[in-house]
Amino acid sequence: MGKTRSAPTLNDVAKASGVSTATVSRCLNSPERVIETTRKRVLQAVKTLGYTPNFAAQVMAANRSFTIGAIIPTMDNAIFARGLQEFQDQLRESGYTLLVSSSAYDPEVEREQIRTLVARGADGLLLIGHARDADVYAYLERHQVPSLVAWSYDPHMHPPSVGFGNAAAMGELAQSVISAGHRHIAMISGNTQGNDRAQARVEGVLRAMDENGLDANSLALIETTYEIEKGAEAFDQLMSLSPRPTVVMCGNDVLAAGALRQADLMGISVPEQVSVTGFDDIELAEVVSPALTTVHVPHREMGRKAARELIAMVEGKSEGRSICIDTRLVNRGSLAKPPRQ
Amino acid sequence: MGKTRSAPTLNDVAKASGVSTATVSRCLNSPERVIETTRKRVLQAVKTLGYTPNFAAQVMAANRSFTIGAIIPTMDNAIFARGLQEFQDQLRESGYTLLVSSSAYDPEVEREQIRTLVARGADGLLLIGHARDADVYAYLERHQVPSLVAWSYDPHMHPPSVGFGNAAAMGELAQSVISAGHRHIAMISGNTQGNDRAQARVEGVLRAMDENGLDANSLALIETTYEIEKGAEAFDQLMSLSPRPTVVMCGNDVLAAGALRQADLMGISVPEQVSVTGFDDIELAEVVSPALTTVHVPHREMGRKAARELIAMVEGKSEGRSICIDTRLVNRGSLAKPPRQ
DNA sequence: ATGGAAAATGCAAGCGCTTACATTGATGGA
DNA sequence: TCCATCAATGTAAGCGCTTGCATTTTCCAT
Repeated sequence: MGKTRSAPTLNDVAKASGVSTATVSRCLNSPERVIETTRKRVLQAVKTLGYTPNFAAQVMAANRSFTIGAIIPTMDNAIFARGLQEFQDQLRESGYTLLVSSSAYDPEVEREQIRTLVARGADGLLLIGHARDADVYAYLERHQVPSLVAWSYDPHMHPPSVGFGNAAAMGELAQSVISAGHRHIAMISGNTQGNDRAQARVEGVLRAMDENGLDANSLALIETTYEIEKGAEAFDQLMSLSPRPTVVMCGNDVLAAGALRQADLMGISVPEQVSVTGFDDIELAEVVSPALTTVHVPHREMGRKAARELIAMVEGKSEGRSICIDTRLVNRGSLAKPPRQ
Repeated sequence: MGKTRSAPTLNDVAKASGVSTATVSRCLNSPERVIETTRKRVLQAVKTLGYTPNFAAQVMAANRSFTIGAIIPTMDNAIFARGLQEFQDQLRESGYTLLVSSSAYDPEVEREQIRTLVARGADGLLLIGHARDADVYAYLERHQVPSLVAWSYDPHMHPPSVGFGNAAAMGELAQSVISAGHRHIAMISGNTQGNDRAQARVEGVLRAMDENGLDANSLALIETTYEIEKGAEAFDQLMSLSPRPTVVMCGNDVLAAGALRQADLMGISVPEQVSVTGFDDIELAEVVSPALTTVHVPHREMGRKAARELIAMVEGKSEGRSICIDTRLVNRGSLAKPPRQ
């Protein structure tokens, strides 16, 4: 009897240990409510049967999943990897599981994935950046799923965000570039469409130029996707401009790595002839040569704080505070004075 | 009435459109079984109510989740990113969702995550490499969850695998190294404990040495974790050996990048004084200088084929075939003849 | 018109769990 | 000795969906 080949259920455990399903459930979820002798017997049965609770059933019954969803634009490069890893570790410590999907920078895919994660009973959601349609937020509202934005910081926006001021950070770097004497500035940006981080970084550069009396319209700007290859292509184009830029500021380290590769290929020496800067300070930045002058983003710290805040929100202990993470410039040598005329 | 603030259910939709829940369910899952007029009405209600099916309930009722789980050792670097991205894309095309977790190379964590994914009703599982305790496989067996191994290939093992021959690929590279004239060979390997890929790569080098009449015991071998920093440290140690190795073969591109960085730091020129090789051919390999001579692994192809095979298994269309993916050497310049004495 | 097959829809039984409430049995103070 | 109290456990009602089977409707050949 009971020789079916399928996974054991709560009921099986209950029978095997001669108690009710309620008691088994309590053994697993609030052991202190069950007397020791019973508990031992039950846990023994759990072990011998190799019982694992059916998650879907738990979610349905308890209306709680201890699952947090995260939707990142891409897993294809390391930009989000480190922060997300820390986010996950922190969640695990608090008994939550992380579900990740990547949207390939496509708002439609992202919308779909948000629905999926909500349908899966995610207790909370981590999103990247604020830029998305209002109906997405309305949907989250209706389903009462707390959400948090990361990699971006804007205390006036909803949802709350744990991140850094992209514009300010890039502005600081731009200031440093200008102070070094550069006047012909180029920028390779990630696509700004639907990407507030990319937008803000461009803005940071423009503002710094403005503040230093440079014509912001003179910025040679190329937008492209965050791929090494694309960075290389863009750099190639920029080099045929006249006057040729003396510095190429990149929207992130990936693009910068592409730019460096292309420079090498073209026999342009960095930083002697052209300076190049990055953003993010992922591992790549240290490994290319010359190593990148870039903006260091404390990804782990961000991941950790985001996790804590989101858990607090999920558990009703916080209404959602925004947290600003400090970035800092890292000088590694890919930025120098422009060459003499 | 019905003014509760929570998400709409099938029942709500049924009432709103004046049909039974069965009909609504059918509208969503097998529309052809419902007459057009009804269907339109129902779908309209779905839209206005903003209904999303409750996933947990679906899984419970249908005992099917259209979810595939993948557990990778790490998200922290790009080794698995590309293949996994393709895996996911392929799954999506077939209507499946991917759930990813990373185990941090810890078998206990991995075991836990396998349980989690199974409990979540994953229809199938993608694992990396074959090396894990038998009870894990027994558990999967009992729960009848089809699983597939990737990044590794061994047609004689269960579960079936879609990957490449790590030993053979590394052996080929080693052959190339030896043919170039190197006699003092060093290797920086990933930790081989519980990592059959790392083991196989070491084995590939040893075998090639043996086949070429070199003493396999003379291989200077350091094991460490797959981090740039660790690669640098290991390289540093190897350089103080005597006789100094003329080539450092690395277990993957990440380690090789670290080695190159350290070489640069120590003023050792690559490949003039010491050659360095990688494995994987991730983007990093093209960006460092000199660009890495490495083994190209067609990650996307592997991801795609793995997805197809696993889906076939899940849908009962395949018993599980193993598929071998071809790798190839990529010569980029970090490997040259050893320097003259 | 009319019977009957086929198409469309409804009914209701679960899926495996949690939990409010009910029941049982000790325990101890009056 | 008796009953209020409390700890331990059991009972059973859902959670929101799918689906086998029953019922109703449609439609056509007669």
